[in-house]
Amino acid sequence: MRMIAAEAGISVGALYLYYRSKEELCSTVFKGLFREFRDTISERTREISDPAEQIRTYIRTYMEMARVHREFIYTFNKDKGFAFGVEWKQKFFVELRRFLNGIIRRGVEDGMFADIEESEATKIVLSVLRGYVVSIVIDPDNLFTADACTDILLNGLVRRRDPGKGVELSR
Amino acid sequence: MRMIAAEAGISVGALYLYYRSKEELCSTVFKGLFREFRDTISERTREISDPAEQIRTYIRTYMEMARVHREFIYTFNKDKGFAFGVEWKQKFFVELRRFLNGIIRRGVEDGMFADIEESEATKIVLSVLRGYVVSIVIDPDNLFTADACTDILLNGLVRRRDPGKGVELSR
DNA sequence: GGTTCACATGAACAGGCGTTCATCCGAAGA
DNA sequence: TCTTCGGATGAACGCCTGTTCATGTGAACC
Repeated sequence: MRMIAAEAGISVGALYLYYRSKEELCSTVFKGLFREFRDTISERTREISDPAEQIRTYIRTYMEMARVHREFIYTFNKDKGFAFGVEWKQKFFVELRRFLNGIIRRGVEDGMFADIEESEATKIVLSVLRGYVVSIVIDPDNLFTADACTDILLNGLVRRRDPGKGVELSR
Repeated sequence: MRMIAAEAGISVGALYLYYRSKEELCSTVFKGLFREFRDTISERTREISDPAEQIRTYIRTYMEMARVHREFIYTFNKDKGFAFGVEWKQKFFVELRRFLNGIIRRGVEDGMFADIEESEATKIVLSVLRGYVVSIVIDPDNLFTADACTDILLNGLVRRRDPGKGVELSR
């Protein structure tokens, strides 16, 4: 709180005029970023019909956001760790999951995606992204690209023998 | 340190007879678990020749270990967060990455895996697992299975039209 | 029994944290 | 000019850390 006050150019006391507690301050910032992310992702995917490309956009946007706000992520997880605002984080993840799940369901219904367990697939894609966020903090020299990530999640490691492949590789 | 001492049935002072600092204590436990993991994984994959099955075993073992030691993971990340023992964590991850990279390289050389960027693929698989570890802490009700994870990473989300598919789905 | 010594104890210490509140300040109104 | 008062200040408070060290303890040897 002292650092935040200094950075903002006000006193610690003034900080408590605007936010009841550190928890409230953090959750406010977090919710703001979440809304920004959700709006961006839904806007960018709106005009895409191909579920595969929607997933690519989802992954790109998520990773981009994480990179842009890496200082925030770092600060948040530095002293308190993961278990800080689990309540709002979970609400956040539920919404993220629902959105991604919708994309995947459409892909399966279209017959474009294999007959996989939707909810499992959703969790797995989100897990890669969650791992990416951690990597930003503890291993920033070994990040992967959004396109490589999308290609593997869509096409798998195992060679495809289909004539037309599953989906084009990253442009 | 007080809690650990109490749990161990000794005094805080005695703890400092065995470990110079909290950091040393943690790194000792961490290194022990790492060795256990490394030995288990290398033993289990030794008699497997199929790279795809090696990856399945790698993922299974990783997730199993994480689940077994979830209390340790939780405690470690509760107050200090990720950024605690980054030095030894990174050494650990380098070794993990090297091992997995070897498996994937063999798969690519065999022609079983597609012509992907090995190192990217390695980081992505590890990222899913890293995400899994985080999920254990903050979202334990929404974990995915090792087999679903392996199937998606090997075969991808997009439907395969090969006659014999890429690889059998989870047994 | 007396001495030695390695090990064990936990109160005390220093530093950091989130939070509070007596105090101050300066513009607006009388 | 004096009074009023809402916003701003930062020293102080209580709590929790990791770490230390004067003190205690008991087995082993003379």
